[in-house]
Amino acid sequence: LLCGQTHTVVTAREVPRRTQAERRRATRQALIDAALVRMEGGESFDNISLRSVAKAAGVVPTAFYRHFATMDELGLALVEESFRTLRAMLRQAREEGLPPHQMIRGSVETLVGFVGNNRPHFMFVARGRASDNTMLRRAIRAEIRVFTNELAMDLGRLPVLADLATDDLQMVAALLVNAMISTVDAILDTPPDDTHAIDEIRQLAEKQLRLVMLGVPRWRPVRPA
Amino acid sequence: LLCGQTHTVVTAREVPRRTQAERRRATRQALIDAALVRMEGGESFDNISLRSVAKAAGVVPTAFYRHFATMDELGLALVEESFRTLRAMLRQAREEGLPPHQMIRGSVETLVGFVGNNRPHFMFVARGRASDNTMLRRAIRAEIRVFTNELAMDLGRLPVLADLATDDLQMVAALLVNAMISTVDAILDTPPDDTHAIDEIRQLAEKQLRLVMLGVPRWRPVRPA
DNA sequence: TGTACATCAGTGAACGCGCGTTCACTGATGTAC
DNA sequence: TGTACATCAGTGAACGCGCGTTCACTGATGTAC
Repeated sequence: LLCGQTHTVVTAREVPRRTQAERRRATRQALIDAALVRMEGGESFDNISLRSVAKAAGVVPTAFYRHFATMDELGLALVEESFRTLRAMLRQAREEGLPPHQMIRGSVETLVGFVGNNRPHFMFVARGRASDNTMLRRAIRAEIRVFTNELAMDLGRLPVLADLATDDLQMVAALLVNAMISTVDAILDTPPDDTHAIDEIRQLAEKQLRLVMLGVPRWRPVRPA
Repeated sequence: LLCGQTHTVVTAREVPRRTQAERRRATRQALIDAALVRMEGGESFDNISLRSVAKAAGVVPTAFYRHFATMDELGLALVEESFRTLRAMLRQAREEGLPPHQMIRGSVETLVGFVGNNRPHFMFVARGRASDNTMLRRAIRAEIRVFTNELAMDLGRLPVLADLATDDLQMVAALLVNAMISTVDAILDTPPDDTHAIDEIRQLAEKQLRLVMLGVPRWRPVRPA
């Protein structure tokens, strides 16, 4: 706060030094980001090595262990970050509050937009879903289940679905999530600039969601609650 | 055919020697089977090595090259064999020719049965679908598309779906295939002897298929043909 | 404020391992005469 | 049928490579006085 001093020490301090905690956080994030960049190219988490992640993050392989005990732990960090994005997507779709006849179009639009803007996150989840790393696969599927439950709760607020039993809501949500997942797969397999192909994927998704919703008013549970 | 001879040479011939072609075919199949066994444990094709496959097949690593130029070629052989099983499944469901109200239950039953009896094939396809080996992933997705088209043709023969346009039939088939895929994923993630869990999966699948079919009679294409 | 010590994020050399691929080979099966 | 040569499925040694993990280390940041 006392300005105008000439000590070089003070001048150096004007460019604030990073604290250890800041450096630590920055490196950790660099490792996470490095892994995500590798996802973007279409690789799966299984096939990226600790050494390659460290290299891309600009640290020596052994530095990795200061942040994660194993690659599995890094994987969990990626799961957390990716599903933060997916939850944001759900929130945006919810907050748009479109009327029913525009809701499907709007939701698909939101989905396509999020995939385009967060390719690495979606790539990680799409590939990791069928990973042969049991821990990672379980973690991702558990998060998808949570995501499906949140969607089921949102659906329950819609008039057309208001009188469905809880597990029927979950069943419908799961069906919609399946359609979304295959839509995401299709988008990720398409070059982002092929707007024509993306548009066809969008239309197919809209049709599928519409068809499912058409069945809902006629749905009667096998065992009435 | 002249029996009773004492020459050791003839005795040896009584146990018929394998021709080169027979040995060749046997080794090739041993390599394919070895890879499939590795699938059964839940590993993905990406993560099995040429050396481990050769070892499990009982040949030296270099012998592999007498049959496949790369692991990719072995992968294509697995795709072919796996989808032969899937096509057999579709054929069985078709030939059962159940009346509409039992058809869904019967199809799900057939699916669950096939997955139980052909775990390695389904494991290979389920994991390979999201493989980061582009060639393998493309091959599997192309086969799934063919499978979907076949299903669409079968659906077109059902009265309730008879007047749908071709691409609407494909859309419905894709929706059903999505539900089947997620059903297969769930089964493969469940120990085969957990009959209670399998039963819940079966029931969920039936509900989802029923809901989709409920929507069909109300379906009107956006642009009438 | 200055000094002396502690902490700890990141370094760099080294290890043993399984990998894909090469190469010259062996010996049983196949074929021409 | 018997012989002499060709074919070719499978062998075994060797290679260079990237991997995960260990270890003792360096030097900047943090802290107690």
